[in-house]
Amino acid sequence: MSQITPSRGLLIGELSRRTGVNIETIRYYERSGIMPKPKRSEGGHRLYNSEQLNRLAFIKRSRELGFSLKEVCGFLTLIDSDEMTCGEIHVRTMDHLTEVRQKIADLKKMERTLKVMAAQCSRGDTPDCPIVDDLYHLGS
Amino acid sequence: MSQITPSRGLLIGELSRRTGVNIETIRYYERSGIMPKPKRSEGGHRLYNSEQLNRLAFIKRSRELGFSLKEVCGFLTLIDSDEMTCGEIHVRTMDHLTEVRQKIADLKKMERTLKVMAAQCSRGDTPDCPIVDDLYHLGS
DNA sequence: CGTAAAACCTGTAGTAACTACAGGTGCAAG
DNA sequence: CTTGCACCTGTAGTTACTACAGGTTTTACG
Repeated sequence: MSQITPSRGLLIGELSRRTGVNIETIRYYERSGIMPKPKRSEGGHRLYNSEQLNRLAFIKRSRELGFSLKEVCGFLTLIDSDEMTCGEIHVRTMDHLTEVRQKIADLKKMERTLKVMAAQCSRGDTPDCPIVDDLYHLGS
Repeated sequence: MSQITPSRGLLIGELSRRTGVNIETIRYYERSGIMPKPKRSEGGHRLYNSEQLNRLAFIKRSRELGFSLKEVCGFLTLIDSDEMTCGEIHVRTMDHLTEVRQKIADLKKMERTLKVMAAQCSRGDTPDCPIVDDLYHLGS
């Protein structure tokens, strides 16, 4: 078994296992600046502390809720500063909720259209297909 | 006013206007192979015919319904061949419908979570925020 | 202690589906 | 004849990762 805490800190593999974030993704987050550059071991391996673990977990959860990395960055900047208020976070969350609801509405529209098209279809062996006819012409 | 049909065919700008597909996107579709290379005028301007207009309209409509370019490519290959049957098109449409429904389900789950989080929030001027607390820790 | 395997490192390129230039030509109207 | 718009090519940027290749460090085992 490999050492979980080499001298002081988690290796990237262990961080990955604990957060469920891919190793390559963690390094990408570092490159993109959303995760800080961690300390290194003698040999150059990344060593993470629990604050960084929490930060990565925050990013993961936020991404799962559909926030863009830029939005997550915005949250983190706010959190890191003294400027953060619960009200501000609430506004951003509600804005995002609106976007999510819009996406749901768009997809539902797609779903209805696809359902109608599929229902018109005879599913036969012929090369005539009302789905294709529907799609092939202009004007909605 | 510029000529709509220069000698025989639409210029890319007119094709763009009629289909609602961005000029740059049309050229990208040509590069990626999903649109054929059109004839050219003496001076090298692209000239499209009505078959190409219909093809582009098909791509547009399919993309709006959430099919990937690869899937659209699959449809077009099928349509171009003699192998196309209505049944085959139906299968692909239903597969796509399943994916769309899955996306809707995922987004609805997001929506519920965001709603619950936002509801817990006092929206106050304090730096304590239950949304942030929710997101900052591991374990669902 | 020696070595082999696992885990780590850097750097680059690929993915999807565009979009956005820069820098240059064609073409029609005044 | 020149102004200006529409067109051309080619390249680079976007989002959020993922996937190598080719090399080093660490750890485990005999």
